[in-house]
Amino acid sequence: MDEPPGRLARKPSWLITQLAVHIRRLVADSFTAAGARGYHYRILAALDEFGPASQAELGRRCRVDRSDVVAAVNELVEAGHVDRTPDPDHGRRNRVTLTAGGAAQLRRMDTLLDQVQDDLLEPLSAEDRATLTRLLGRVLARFEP
Amino acid sequence: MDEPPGRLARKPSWLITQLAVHIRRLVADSFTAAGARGYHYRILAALDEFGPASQAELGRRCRVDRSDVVAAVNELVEAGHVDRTPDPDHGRRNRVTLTAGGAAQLRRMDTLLDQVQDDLLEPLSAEDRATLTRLLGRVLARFEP
DNA sequence: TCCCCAATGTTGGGAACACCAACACTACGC
DNA sequence: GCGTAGTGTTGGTGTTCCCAACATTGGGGA
Repeated sequence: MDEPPGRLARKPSWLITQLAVHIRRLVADSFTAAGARGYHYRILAALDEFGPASQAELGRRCRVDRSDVVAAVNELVEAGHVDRTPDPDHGRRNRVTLTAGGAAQLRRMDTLLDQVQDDLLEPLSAEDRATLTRLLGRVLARFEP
Repeated sequence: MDEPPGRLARKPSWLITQLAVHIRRLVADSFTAAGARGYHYRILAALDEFGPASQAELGRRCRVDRSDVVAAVNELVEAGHVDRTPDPDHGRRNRVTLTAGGAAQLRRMDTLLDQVQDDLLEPLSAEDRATLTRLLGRVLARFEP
């Protein structure tokens, strides 16, 4: 593989965005085998952890735009992983609920995703992995007050 | 800001891809003010560091698909930052050369990008920045043998 | 020498993610 | 009661990354 320009390879922004490209490919390959994509996992995970929620809340929690939540929930309903019902206490709001099939799909995707983490961090020791995770968390926190 | 699911927030893959989103926004905001985008910087940097090159070589060095190099070089030629001439030694190949204006644009973008790095890593000490960069480099190297 | 294969530039298309504007409607606080 | 904020939805955009096909050229092996 040809080497990239040094002024690029040294910048943290390059390292992170390039790494993100490879990660997205790994994750996408795993998920498409399960007939899903990233947005689905985020939404299923939020429903599992916080219980039924409106689409707007899902969007805020998962960092997904309201309009993209619509499409993702459509697909999840289609697959039987989620139910969408009008919120009885609120005329406009929807109530999205995890189904048993959705919980099973979430477990499947979780396994796949854990394999990706191991694959990804393979060159690092357990201590270095923890350090990396901690530092990334501190940098990311700067963007989410 | 609502908190994302914990199973997500703990995964390095999530930290990196989310961080990449914020970084891309920072970089895009800086670059669009200069009338450019990411691909342009990569190509200008490669030309500055390695000298004139074919489009295929630029693509390999900058991790950009051949077909996307075509469009980016078109735009750079349009802006006067780059010259594209047929390679005299090779019928099919092109020879892309950095112009004086392109070198100036590269310096501008370098300044902007350095500001982004500082902005990005602001919460970390100099030592932590070096550690993060080193660990990221080791993980990324796994994907580029 | 001749032929096949690799490389090159180009066109055209697609997927995923992130984002924005507008609309109709509802809930809530002042 | 009324305006404002919140909600779901439609439709569209931009960036990055990736793929397939094509015509053409260069180079290497039979």
